[in-house]
Amino acid sequence: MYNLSDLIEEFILNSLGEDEMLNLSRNDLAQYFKCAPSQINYVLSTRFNIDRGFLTESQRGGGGYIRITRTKIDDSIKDYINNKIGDKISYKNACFVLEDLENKGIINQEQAEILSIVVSPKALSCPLMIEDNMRSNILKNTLIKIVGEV
Amino acid sequence: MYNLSDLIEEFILNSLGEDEMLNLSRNDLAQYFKCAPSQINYVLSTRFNIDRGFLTESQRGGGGYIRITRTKIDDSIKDYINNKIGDKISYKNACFVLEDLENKGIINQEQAEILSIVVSPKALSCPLMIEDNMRSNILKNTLIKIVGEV
DNA sequence: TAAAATAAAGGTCAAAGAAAGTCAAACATT
DNA sequence: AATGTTTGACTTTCTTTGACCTTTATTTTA
Repeated sequence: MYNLSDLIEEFILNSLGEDEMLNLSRNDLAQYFKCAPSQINYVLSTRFNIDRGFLTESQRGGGGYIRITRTKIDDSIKDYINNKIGDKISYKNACFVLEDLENKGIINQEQAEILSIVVSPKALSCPLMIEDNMRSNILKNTLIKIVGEV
Repeated sequence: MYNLSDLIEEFILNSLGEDEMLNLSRNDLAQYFKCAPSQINYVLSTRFNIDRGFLTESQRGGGGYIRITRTKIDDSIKDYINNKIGDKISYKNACFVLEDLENKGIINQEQAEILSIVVSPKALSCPLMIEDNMRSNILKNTLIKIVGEV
């Protein structure tokens, strides 16, 4: 007993095959499955999200599309990153984390370097109240994305 | 899954090649692509604008033309960056600026890629009110540090 | 030959069209 | 009851088209 979302998921996975990337039209797909276009968005957000190792981009207007890309996200690394960086993190600790990830070969030297500049108080230049929080968000999101890009 | 504007953009980029400058006729181009002449203006303003590192000039009347020129960095890189990124910048324009800087060899591909992730709405995840402002600060500060000019 | 008319560009702007996104309510399953 | 799915009305973004405008060059005319 499959529901529609599962069927659509399967269809997309099949279309993707072994490929890295797939372009599709939301309207066409919705028409094919005789469902509301927004159902496609539901499938994308529940099945093709970053947690499941996918990335989606899109373009509106004439010639619009939805693009699904596979990312290679290793759960253990992701957990590691999330655990090391809490909801807030100081500049110093951020640098330690970056150094650690570099030593472990998870990111390269250049990546560590740029990110340490990005999360410096000077670059962030935001109210102290939210600085550690901003830093954490930027670092986590960026790291997870660049680690997943193979 | 095509869009005319992208095709025209590609055609122009091809015609430009590695050159600094290209002259073309709006009417001829429109005829070639079987579209309204104003479509060419649309392509120019969305794809060959300052953010993307181009300048367009034109002349009306008999023998009129449209001239597309790659912008050059005449003063300092720092000024160039500061001028291109105002107090606020949208994610899209930020990506264009990064692409331009990469094309001009000021930053490398990896730097462009990481920074485009850093300034994405997801990574910044801050109130919409201040998002464009945050983005501008982070981008300018980081870029200026990276290019290392005094 | 200078002014006037005409032709040959390119510019502007707004409306129509073509996607995709959002969000909440209704419905279904567990 | 809580969670997951489906639907549809409304929104936003991007592209395409066309009618009308302005500028410049060339030709014609007084």
